[in-house]
Amino acid sequence: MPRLSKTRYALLGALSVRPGSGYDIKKFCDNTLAFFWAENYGQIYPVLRQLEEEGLVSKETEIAEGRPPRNVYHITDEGRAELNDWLLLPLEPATVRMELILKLVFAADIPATNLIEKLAEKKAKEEKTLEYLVGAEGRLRNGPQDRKGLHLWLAGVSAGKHFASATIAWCEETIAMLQQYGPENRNSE
Amino acid sequence: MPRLSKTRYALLGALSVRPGSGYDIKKFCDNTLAFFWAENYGQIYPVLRQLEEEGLVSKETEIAEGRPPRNVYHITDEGRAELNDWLLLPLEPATVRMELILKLVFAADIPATNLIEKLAEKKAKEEKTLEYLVGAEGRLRNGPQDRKGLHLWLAGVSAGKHFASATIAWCEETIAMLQQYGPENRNSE
DNA sequence: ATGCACATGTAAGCTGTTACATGATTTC
DNA sequence: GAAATCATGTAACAGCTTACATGTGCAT
Repeated sequence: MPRLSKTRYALLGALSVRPGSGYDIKKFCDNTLAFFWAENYGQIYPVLRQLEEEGLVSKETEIAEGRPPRNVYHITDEGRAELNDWLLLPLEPATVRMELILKLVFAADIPATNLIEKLAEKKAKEEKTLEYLVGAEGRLRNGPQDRKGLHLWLAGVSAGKHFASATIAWCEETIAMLQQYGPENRNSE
Repeated sequence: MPRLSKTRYALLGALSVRPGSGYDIKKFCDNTLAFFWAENYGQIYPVLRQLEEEGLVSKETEIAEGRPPRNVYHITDEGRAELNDWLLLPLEPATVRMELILKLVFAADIPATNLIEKLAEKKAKEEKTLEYLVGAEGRLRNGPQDRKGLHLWLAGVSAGKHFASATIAWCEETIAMLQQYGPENRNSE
């Protein structure tokens, strides 16, 4: 038995926040869920159709002049029920695959400078993430205080901040460690 | 163009540490790489054959009485070169999918007690991971000091410790926050 | 007797990515 | 005139997971 597709629930969740089109959902993923969830069109459109067939969402086609027709989806009561059922299900074991660490542990023959470069890049990326998260936190705190599940969104943002900070700290620590070994290729000793 | 299969490199990396069978590699993943990499037999055996066809690894079949034959693989010079090339390649953007956070942000209608339970489970799991990592660190520090890339393995373990600690801290913070809302279902306010 | 460790492998099926196809409108 | 945004979708392919198939020896 294959694992449960989580795309279904991500879409249902997005539509539970507000109705929208596949395009809207993609934007929602890229803007709001970005640091903890990703979806792409190749998954969104087929799964949306599937959800509609199952009666978990309903479709309304909006036609406006001079722009492509929009298929706006709304979550149904059955969809909400399905989403809530899933929320209570235990977390499935996720496949861990951290490419940077895998590379690092096998990198005994690689010059330290190359590794430092990779770590610095990673650090820079995480600093951008952290910046974005601080911004998101501010927007949430200054936004409408009756937003549904506001404190849960804040908790999500906080998770991101914790992870980003941990990653940054580790990158710094590891860069410092590698620099101690000197500029030569001394990883194998 | 599809993403590069990383299984190839994980196997090549494992065999660069020491030669072994598919079974050995699986154990290596489960024991040593566990917290940052996973592989399963369904990938290992076919990819191993493929690597052999490409001349990146060589196979020796060991036959011993009373036990199944073992196919022991050794990395070749070409294999090492391929591995080292990959190590220098930039990190591919990874798909982020944190199920717990996805569930959390959509959980406004779920009683806080259920969320706290999930967070407590996650925390317990991460505490086990942390314990394991501390053990692994001790074994590395007390093991042979000429082990190839020892400090890189220690850096990997350190990454795990950072992440696990960050996760534990976040779980505690979030549990406390949810408890402040009281035992009732008050997530939507 | 039961289960675990050893040991290799395949097949089905789902999941997910990329690239392609199409085309209008708005912004620079 | 070019590029970005809006908007929907498909097809091909790769990658990965699960379940299954098979069998011995050892420990409890």
